Amino acid sequence: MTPSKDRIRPLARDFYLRDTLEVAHDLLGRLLISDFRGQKLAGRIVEAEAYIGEDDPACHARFGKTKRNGVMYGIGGFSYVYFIYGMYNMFNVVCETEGFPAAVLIRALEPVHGLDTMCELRGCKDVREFTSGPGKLCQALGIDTTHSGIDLTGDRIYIAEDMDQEFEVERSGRIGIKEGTDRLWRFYMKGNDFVSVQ
DNA sequence: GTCCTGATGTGCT
DNA sequence: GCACATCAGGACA
Repeated sequence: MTPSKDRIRPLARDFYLRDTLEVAHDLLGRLLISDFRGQKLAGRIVEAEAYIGEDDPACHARFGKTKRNGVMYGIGGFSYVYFIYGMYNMFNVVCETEGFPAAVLIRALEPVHGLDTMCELRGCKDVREFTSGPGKLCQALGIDTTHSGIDLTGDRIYIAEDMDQEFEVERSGRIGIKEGTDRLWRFYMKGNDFVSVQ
C-alpha cells in the first residue's frame, strides 16, 4: 500500500464531535496510527463499540465524573486509555461535546504497518493474534495509560482516513459486559479475520 | 476445536 | 473487599 499524504493525515476535530454511534460506525476502515519510539505502527480499525453517557449501565461514566474517567467529559477527539484486569490497557476515542461523557472502544485492528515491531511487542508470530482484541491491540501498538488524554489531531496517536477496501458493517450487542448488552452499540466488519468475536 | 480458570492492579457502587 | 469494556494456557474431545 502506498497511501497519499492526505490519507495518512489525522482526522480533524469535527469527525469526533458527532453522535457517538455515527463515529463508532465511521471509524471502521480507518487507520489507527501510533508513534512507537519514532516508528509508526498502524492498523485498520475493524471493530468498535460505543459507550454513551451516564445512563448507559456499561459506561465508565455511569457513576458520574471521577479522576479516572474525567477525559470522557472533555471535548471529542482525545484518547481515553484505562487499565483493567491487572494487565490490559483499553484504547478509546472520546466523542461529542464538552461536558457529555461518551467514547468509542477500539476492539480490533487489521495490522497494516510495523508488523515486525507488533510481533515483538506481542511476543507471538501469528499475525491474527497481534491486534484481534482490545487488550492485544494496545500491546501491539505500545499503548498504555500514559497515552490517555492525548489529542488525536496531533501526531503521537491519531486516526487517518484510509478506507481502502470494500466492507459490510455488522452490528451487535457489546462484548465483555454484564449490563447494557441489549444496546446494539458494537460495529464490526463482516467476515474480517481480525474481529475479536464473530 | 470447545470450555474453564487464574493472573493481576486499580478505583470505587 | 470486590468488580472489572481481557487473554493465555490447560484439560478434554
